Amino acid sequence: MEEPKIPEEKAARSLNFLEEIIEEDIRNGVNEGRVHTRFPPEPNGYLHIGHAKSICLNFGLARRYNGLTNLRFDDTNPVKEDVEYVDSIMADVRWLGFDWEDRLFYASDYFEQIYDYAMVLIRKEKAYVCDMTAEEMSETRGTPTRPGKESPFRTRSVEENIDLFNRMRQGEFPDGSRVLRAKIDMASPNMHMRDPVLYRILHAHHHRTGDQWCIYPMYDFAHGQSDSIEKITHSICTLEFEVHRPLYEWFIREIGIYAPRQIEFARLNVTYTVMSKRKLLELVQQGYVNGWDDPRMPTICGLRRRGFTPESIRNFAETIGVAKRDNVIDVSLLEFCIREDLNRKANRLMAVLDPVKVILDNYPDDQVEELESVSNPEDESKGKRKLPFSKTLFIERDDFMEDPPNKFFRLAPGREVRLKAAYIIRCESIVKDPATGKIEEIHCTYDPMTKSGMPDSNRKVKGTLHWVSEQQAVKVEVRLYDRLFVKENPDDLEEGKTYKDYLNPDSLKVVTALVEPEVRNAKVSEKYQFERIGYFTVDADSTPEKLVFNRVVPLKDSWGKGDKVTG
RNA sequence: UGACCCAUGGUGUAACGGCAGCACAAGAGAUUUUGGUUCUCUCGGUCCAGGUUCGAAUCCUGGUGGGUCAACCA
Repeated sequence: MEEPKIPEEKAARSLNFLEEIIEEDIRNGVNEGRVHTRFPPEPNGYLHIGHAKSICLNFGLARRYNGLTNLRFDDTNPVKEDVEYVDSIMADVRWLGFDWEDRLFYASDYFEQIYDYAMVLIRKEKAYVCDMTAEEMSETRGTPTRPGKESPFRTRSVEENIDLFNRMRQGEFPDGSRVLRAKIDMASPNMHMRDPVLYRILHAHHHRTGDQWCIYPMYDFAHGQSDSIEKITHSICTLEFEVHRPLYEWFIREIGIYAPRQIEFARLNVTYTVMSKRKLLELVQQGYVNGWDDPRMPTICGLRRRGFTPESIRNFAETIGVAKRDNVIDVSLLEFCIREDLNRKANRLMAVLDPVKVILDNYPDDQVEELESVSNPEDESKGKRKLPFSKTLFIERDDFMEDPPNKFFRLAPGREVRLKAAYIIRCESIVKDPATGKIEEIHCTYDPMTKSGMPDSNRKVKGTLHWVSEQQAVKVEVRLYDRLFVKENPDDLEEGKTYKDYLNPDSLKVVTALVEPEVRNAKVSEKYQFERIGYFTVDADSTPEKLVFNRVVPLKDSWGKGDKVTG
């Protein structure tokens, strides 16, 4: 995969608000003009397209301003985290084309340091051990409109707090019996400032620190300090952390350490899908999809398996821009980005998804001709491929109509069409199954003088069809994927419904297609355009006996709307 | 019923007090051995009310609408 690069029009393009802030900081000599970002996922799930936006932002900004980007796992909650997720996240970031070089970090690397920070606060009488239960704490926290009540343990002495906190670490107390809290302001209009929990007791095995700890810092007490430790200059995060910023700044100030600048942006939403980790997990666990990398999932691994390229996703991230207002991106923009990329990269193949037999009555019975067609009209360097042609062919069932409307450019009784890279044929008669009325055979005559390349082949005909020769056609499995939900915003619920009520029952259709023999050279993950149908990629489920193709996206179709395939 | 954030075509995103532009989508046409691609064109927008100013999408005030915040989650 090629390296991501700043678009050439970089200089011409106007700046987004993050770039403006960073450029102003550089101008003002903040951090000596240094730019250092980080991508800080929690390893408790798979990355999705929304994370891709954040990844592209963080790595893209650093690249643009000659800075660095760290990959840091915010692994402060051992009960939810796992190395499985660590591995998949690293693979996804790399696949997207980004490199954190030797700067792979974990918040758990800083546990000792963070513990020391807690001690600093205790000594300054800015933190205390609280023995209230979770319920009591919840009751005394107040509401956004009413102040909370101070904990009776708030006035413990520094000595007692140090002793208790140390004993928490030594494992003397059971889970949930005590916490360390910051002493800030129970009446603050910002709920996060109402003596938030800093440490909780959790006798849990951590994927990296093992059983070394039985107390773990809360995300809020680890995230900002981790950024500080790594000397991050610009901490880019999503909008919901805006209200946490005063708390992070309070910690940094009270502890007295380097202060990164946090900037929040609006998270990505895409039509016809859901983005929350909880819902994605539910779809996987309850079997609505076949795993995290199901090609219908908005996960990075799902998109990869679906056949999206890193370039197309990066370009998507660039195109959607970034701002602070809530947004829902039309999935058609994502589709545009992958078509644009695959149009110039994917070799063409003729594949018939819903075949109907065509017999050329005037073609020699046993003759097989070898024709040629360009592999990719957008890229001559891809050369040509061989195509066998014979008396009995298959075309797409809906490329024929017995009684067509005016604007139908394809085959119909008495009408002529071109067979791509072959001959012009005319429909003479049809044979139907007497019982069902289904068309079984379309009898045509071909014009030998119209072979591709011959002068007569330039004759004007309305339509050009794709086709395969019966004898040489290769059967493959084709998985036709469509949007996972039928509703633009599955979270916009009607009375008594859940987002799962809007699942698209036709999001996957499996058909057997007939493909030209060239398909035998197809390798897993390669992308092809099935001419006149769409872009497809070879799925890892393929075996030497049977290739499996996933439809990435259909071609734009200004004739039929939506799916051409009804099989 | 508090604090904070946000508001530009259908969807995104620009315009930094001086002609509201770009992309996707939608529609029309040209080209085409893919009803693809490419090219041309069209449709369509500053939430409302005041104020400041020669001039406001932009600054101020007040509304309205949307979002976020009350895990020992992140």
